[in-house]
Amino acid sequence: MPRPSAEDTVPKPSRIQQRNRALILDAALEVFSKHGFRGATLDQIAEQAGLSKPNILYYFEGKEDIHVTLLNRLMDAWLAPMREIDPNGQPLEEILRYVQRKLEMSREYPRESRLFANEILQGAPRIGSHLDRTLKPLVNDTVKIIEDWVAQKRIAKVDAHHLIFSIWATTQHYADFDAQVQALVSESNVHVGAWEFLDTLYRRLLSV
Amino acid sequence: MPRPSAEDTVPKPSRIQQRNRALILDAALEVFSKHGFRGATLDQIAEQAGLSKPNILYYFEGKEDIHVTLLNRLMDAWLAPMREIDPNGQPLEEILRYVQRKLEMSREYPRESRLFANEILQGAPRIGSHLDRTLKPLVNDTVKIIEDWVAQKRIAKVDAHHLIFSIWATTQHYADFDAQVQALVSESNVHVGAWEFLDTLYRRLLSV
DNA sequence: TCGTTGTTTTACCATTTGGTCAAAAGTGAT
DNA sequence: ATCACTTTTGACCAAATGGTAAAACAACGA
Repeated sequence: MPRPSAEDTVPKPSRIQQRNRALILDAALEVFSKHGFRGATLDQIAEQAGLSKPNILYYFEGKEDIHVTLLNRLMDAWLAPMREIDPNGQPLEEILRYVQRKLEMSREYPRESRLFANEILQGAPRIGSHLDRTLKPLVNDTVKIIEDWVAQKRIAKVDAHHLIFSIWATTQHYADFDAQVQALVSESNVHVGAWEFLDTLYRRLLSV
Repeated sequence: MPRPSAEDTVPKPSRIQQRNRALILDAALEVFSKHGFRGATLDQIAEQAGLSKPNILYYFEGKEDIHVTLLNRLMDAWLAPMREIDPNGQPLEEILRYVQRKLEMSREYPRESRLFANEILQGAPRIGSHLDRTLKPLVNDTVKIIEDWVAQKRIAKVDAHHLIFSIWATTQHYADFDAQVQALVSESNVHVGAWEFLDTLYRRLLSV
């Protein structure tokens, strides 16, 4: 009788478990991103998921558990575009592709963007460790790559940290402040104009 | 017996009224900006203001009333820098001064910035009318000014709406996402570096 | 000093909300 | 069909929270 792993073997999640946890997390993403952590209620999540509240609490230890699980699961996907920056690529192209990917994520995953925005706005109380352990090293690596490009004069001189901040700010703005953007712009597809602008912006900033 | 105004004369607020309403609004700014509308409680606001909860409700009709009053009072101050853009000034200087003023406000009034950010993130449910009635006309005017400058070839060709969005995004980012910025940058004064970066960014974007 | 008005507090209330518990209803292998 | 196990539910709870009522208190002019 071989034991698959150590003492506390976590039983593999059943099909039902997988399905319902996914249902709950998707519902929670919807609700948390719309109302923030405090503004969201378990009842809303339960209704959105099509499950009863006690059933939700059968799969998660509590509201906070759901929120933290969500943030953890999304963090990697959220940072993927930055990981794809190739130190050996053409600097300007690499950065512009990063901008483009971030803008696409803003359009395709606005819920995720708002979820993170909400969390950071409140001072990152439930994700602070990730900022240090996951985000900081990745950003430091990227900063080094950019600084090398600057040192090699392959892009114009800029502060790498603030460059990254500006890319985050300008791209996520279209998801996080959508209500404002929609109120001010009548075009049907704002993102097309946004991409043209951002392409120009970073080309002019970085071209040598 | 002259009546100072029409039927329902609103009595002038007493000194106590003025003081306490100011106390409450300042406390509410602190609490709302930190926890968002749903996350803030009347008890927190009362404690911060040094008043009892029923006393708070003597001066305001309810939680929502406080929030709306805050947003209304702050809106004008928040938009002031954009109003100061001078159509007859030097285009690049005018825009850079606007960027600088917005960045300063991000540093000096981060609570106000986060209050608005929270509200917009939630879909602007309590401020939507202001977006239409106050912000939209002002932005339209500014867009016209910028488009004129572009037409006169006094600045490089850019989409005015997206230029404005990018200025908002990049400057407010330092207030709204402060938790993230602080986690990633060790410099004592981030805003100095931010200003150098933004000055460069918009100079390179707009210089003819 | 009295009465009037404006201000503050004490004691409550109703609802919402995160969470619990035990029983009931599946589910699947033998 | 049975048994062990997982999943779901209805009923409930305690705390938090927005808000109220009425009495107590303060301010101030006549």
